[in-house]
Amino acid sequence: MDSDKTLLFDNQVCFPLYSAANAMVRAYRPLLRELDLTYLQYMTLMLLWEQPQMTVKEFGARLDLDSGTLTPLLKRLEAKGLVTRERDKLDERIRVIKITAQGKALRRKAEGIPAQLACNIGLDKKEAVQIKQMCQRLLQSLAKD
Amino acid sequence: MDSDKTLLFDNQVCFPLYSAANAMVRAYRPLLRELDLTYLQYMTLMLLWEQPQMTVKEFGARLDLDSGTLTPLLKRLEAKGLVTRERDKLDERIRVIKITAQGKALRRKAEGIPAQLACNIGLDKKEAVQIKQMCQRLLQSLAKD
DNA sequence: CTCAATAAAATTGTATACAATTAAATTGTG
DNA sequence: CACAATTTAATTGTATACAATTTTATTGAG
Repeated sequence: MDSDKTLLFDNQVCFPLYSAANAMVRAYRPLLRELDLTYLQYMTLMLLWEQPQMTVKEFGARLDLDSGTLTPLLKRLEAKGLVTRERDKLDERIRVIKITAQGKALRRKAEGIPAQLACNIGLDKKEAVQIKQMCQRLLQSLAKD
Repeated sequence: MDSDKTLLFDNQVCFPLYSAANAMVRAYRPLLRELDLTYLQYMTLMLLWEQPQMTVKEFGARLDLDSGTLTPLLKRLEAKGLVTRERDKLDERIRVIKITAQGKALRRKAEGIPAQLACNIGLDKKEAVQIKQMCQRLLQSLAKD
């Protein structure tokens, strides 16, 4: 029928999600500028701050991204001297990414970022937890396919 | 301090948002493939199905995107014959985007998409409304800056 | 009326995303 | 052991995002 409300722009559930994700990356930008990192680069380093080396496949699993995104991303981090990209000696297919001293050092400069962003984001703790859980539920549903 | 939990990957609130938005766009892709549209192109047309002409600035306000994203997007829609890009006769700075008959016709092919996606998305109506509202709240907070 | 200020798009350059394909190494099976 | 199947990354090509700059047109102050 012509009065199909499911095709009205303002009734879309997913667009606010899409738009909020863009806005969130935008909000991080000025904070990350001082570290000369993008949001994705920041998340990637965060993983390496907890676990000093990881394969491309492991990054793919944690970040939910494929090698088409990860390979150039990791090359850029390498170019900045924040990681190395070696091959696994036992299995040459595998690329092992290791954080460098410089990459580790960047963690100190990042310590203020979560608090700074929390101020901008304007959600209280309960709301933050809720939105996180909801997104994780959505991710799980979509991952089934 | 070194045990700063706010820098732990799994404690990030925003990453699930980022990842869910990517997953959502991925989920739309196979459905939109039959219309030969991307998610953003679909949203753009959805606006034009409700209001047959709009300026770049108006698109910017509704989609929260700038001309750097919109100009190439609208050129692609023009290349597909779905919109025209005229200049406003009274103010030559303004680009007026109008939907074509072909663009209008595409709406019929899109009618099944919301229902199909709702099946995949695995959230009930209440959850969908919640996540939508939460993202909108987040957007409002971030828009203040 | 005249420009400086402003406004609207377009352009430039960088960094994601991701489908599809390719390349190279390893595994598994007969 | 030979070699097809599989695994892991890299590559290719297209489409966002967006900061920064440029272009063109309009407005507005004097």
